[in-house]
Parts: sequence; structure tokens; C-alpha cells
Amino acid sequence: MASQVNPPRGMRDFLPADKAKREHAFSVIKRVYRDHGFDEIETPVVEDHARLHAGLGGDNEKLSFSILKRGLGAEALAAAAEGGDAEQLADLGLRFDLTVPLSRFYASHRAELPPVFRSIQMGPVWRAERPQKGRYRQFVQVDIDVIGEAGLLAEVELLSATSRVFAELGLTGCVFRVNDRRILFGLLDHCGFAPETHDRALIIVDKLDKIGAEGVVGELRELDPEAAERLGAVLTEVEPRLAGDGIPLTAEAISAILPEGAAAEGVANLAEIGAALEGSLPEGVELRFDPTLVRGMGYYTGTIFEVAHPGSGSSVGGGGRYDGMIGRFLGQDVPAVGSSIGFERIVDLIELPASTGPEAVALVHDADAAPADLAALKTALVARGHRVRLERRQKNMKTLLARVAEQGFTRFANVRAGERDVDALELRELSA
RNA sequence: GUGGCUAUAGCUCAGUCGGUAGAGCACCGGCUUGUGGUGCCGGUGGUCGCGGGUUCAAGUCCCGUUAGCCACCCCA
Repeated sequence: MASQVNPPRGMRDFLPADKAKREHAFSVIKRVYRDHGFDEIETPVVEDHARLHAGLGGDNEKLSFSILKRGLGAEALAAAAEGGDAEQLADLGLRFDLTVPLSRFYASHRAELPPVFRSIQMGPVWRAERPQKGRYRQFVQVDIDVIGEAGLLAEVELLSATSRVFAELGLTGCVFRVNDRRILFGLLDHCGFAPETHDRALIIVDKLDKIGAEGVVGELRELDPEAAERLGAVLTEVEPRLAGDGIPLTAEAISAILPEGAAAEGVANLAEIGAALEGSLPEGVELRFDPTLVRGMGYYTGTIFEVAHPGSGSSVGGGGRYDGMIGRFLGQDVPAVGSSIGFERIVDLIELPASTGPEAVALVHDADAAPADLAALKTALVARGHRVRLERRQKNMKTLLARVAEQGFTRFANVRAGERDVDALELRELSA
């Protein structure tokens, strides 16, 4: 095995069939988002090391790849080694998400952008994680964001566009689990958790689907036994509902499951979003309230959501409102909501639809056919709208024809040496 | 970062109790077929992931290492 020629760990090469499927998904996503009024932008794949480590990326910061400064000499290396500070060797890093770069982009170009800016970003990001199924060290993210809209219209636009993407890709059965950070914090307050325990409490609540209500309460007791019991009463009621059909995103259903008077602001927000989206969601997409949805990123301030699909063990998308983040770069708070699609994970779920374009033709020619004749025949067929592939005749026709059929060719013609008339070619059916 | 499984020909895989490696497919050649999707015969191709160790002898047993897969953590 020539392992030396494999791509770097956790990164992949894509063969033509893989690439075709990825491009299909890519084009569907881009078209739907553009149709919904979002504009595509692009930023560099590297950012300042300091900006990537400004505390906005959560755990992802620790997983970022750093780029060595150019022209480092022996003295600089020695100084860094002596100081024990590898950081001073790197001034740039590969981006680990698209949200930090977008915030920088917006702060930089605000004057040239509309008051409410709707962006599309599609590109690779890097994380130095241990690779496994559905998890890579280089992967593509597709983000849309609405910047400058404080009202929930932003959430509504985001969710309706994103749900349409899943529908157009043929991914039925998607469930959007929605929550609001204010509901989470309101609930913790209401149960009596001290503010300084909130972050730790949320991490525990996030495990509900893995360790169950009892497990969560057990861990929460270490923070505050009494508050843990109060929250446990809520979770015990919530848990079976989540396992069943879920909780609809309506004012009645949300209020019914939460303690009276807890997190009114967040409840109203979600209820309005649910009402606004009713009737405009595509078929096969469900909207559900999930009070245990947390999401890891610390920068979320309001609505948060995650997309689940029965064919994938992990989420295929997610996002939320992060009103404080751009202010970190701009010095002035700008409201923002973002949605990210797990491109690699949905590519694994979709099928490439059969081509509906003009027939693709393989010209199987004798070895002694003149290049000039072949070029002329090929050009003539291309001009007629065909996709054309030249294949030199080989001993095993069966293998050759099976291969071109697999590559999407639907017809083939035998070309003998001296053949120059494209109309004389017999285009025969190629069954896959 | 933690743990488990795996690694043999270009591909998919056999290889028993340790005795220096095999099949199918692909590829090449000859014949067959003859306007071509057939069949037969033969051939090329492997530092058994890499490095150590045990042994008279290691693909096989042991240790390390690298990579892949899987679970955890976290995430998309």
C-alpha cells in the first residue's frame, strides 16, 4: 500500500462520481438561497491568528490549524522554544467556521452593504479533529446569515430558505428543533440556579437525549440540589414528548410545557416564528419546540435551532441569533442570525438525479483512426449539444462499455479508421 | 484528547496449528468472433502498511508506529 500518496489525515480526494454529486448539491443550495434573496460572498480561507482566538469560536478555537510565520530563522524558533510560546510563531490560521470571517467581513465593508445584509457563504473550513464518520478535518460549510435585522423576520427568512433547500434536495423527514437561549436561561433562573452556574448547567441539559432526565438531574444536583429537582420536574414532562411526536411551535404548546411565567420573552418569540412560518414550510419539514436544545457556541443570544434527518446520526444543520458578535469587531452591536448546513453530511444522504440533458455519446474508435477525423467527429457532435467522450477500442468491449455507462454515457458509436461522416455513425443505446 | 476494530496484487478478498503467497475482476499477449457488448489459452503484477522483537523459520505470535473505520468528547 502506498500510504505516502494518500491525502492528509481527515481530508479527502473526490473522484468524478463524488464530485458530480457534490456539485449537484452545491448548485441546488446556491440556487435556492439566491432565489430567497441572499447574495454570495467570499472571504480568504485564512484569518489573523488573534482574531480566530478571540474567544468566539468556542472549542473550535483549540482545533484550529495555525500557519507558521514566513521567513522564521533559527533565532526566532529558539526564542519561541525558550519562551515556551508556540503562538509567537504563527500570525495566521485556517478558518474553523464561516461566522467569524463573516463578522470581520461585515465590519470591514459595512458602508458598502445594505442596512439588512443577507449573505451566502460556501466554502471549506478546517478543524484538527480526530476524523470519523461524517467528521473530517477539511469540510465544506454552507452558511446564510441575515445581518442588521433585529426582528424575528430574520429568523423567518432564514428558516424558510433553509427548509426549502432540504426539500429541493429531496430530503424529506427533516425536523427543525427550535429553542431560544432566553428560554434556557429563564428556565434556569426560574428553577433557582445561580447565574454563574448557568453555563455548566446548560452543558448538562444538552445531554438529555443521551443520559435521560434522571441522569441530567443527577449531574445537576452537584450544582444546586433544590434547583435540580425543580428543573427535573420540567424535564421529566418534556422527555416523553420529545421522544414522541414532539412539541409544536405554538404559544399554547410551548406555554403548557414550561412553568408558568418563565421566560415570557423567549416564548413569545418562538410562538411568533412558528405562526409566521405556518403555511410556508415545504412538505416533509417539521418545526418543533425543544427546550433542551442548547448548541455549543457561547455566542448565541436568542433563537437557536438544529436540523435532524432520520438518515443521519448527527445534525445536518443548525444556527441561531448572535447579536453580540459583530460588535466585537465593529465596536457597535449589530443584530445577526445565521444558519449553517452540514454539506458533507447531506451529500451522504442524497442521490444524484439521472441526467436529463442531451444524450452523452462515447465514440469507440479503432486504434488507427486519424486524430484529425476523430476531432472533427467529436466537434460535430458537441456542436449538436452532445457530451462526447473518445474511447480507444480495447479487447474487452464489455468492460469498456460498462465503464462509460457508469460515467453517465447513454449511447455509443463504433468509429472505424477513415470514418469522417458524423451522420453515418450508428448511435447505439447503452444500457447501464 | 480517550478507548475498540482493521491493514495481503490496481480493486474485492482468501491464506488452517508459524514452514518464504492465492482467487475473482481489471490490465497485457495469442487465438476465437467479424462491424464488433462472445469465448478459450497464456502472461505482467505483492518489502503481506511501516519499524522492532520472539523463533531454526513470521502474512500468521508480541511490542511500537502510521493510516482507516467505529464509539466517547465535541461538532457540521
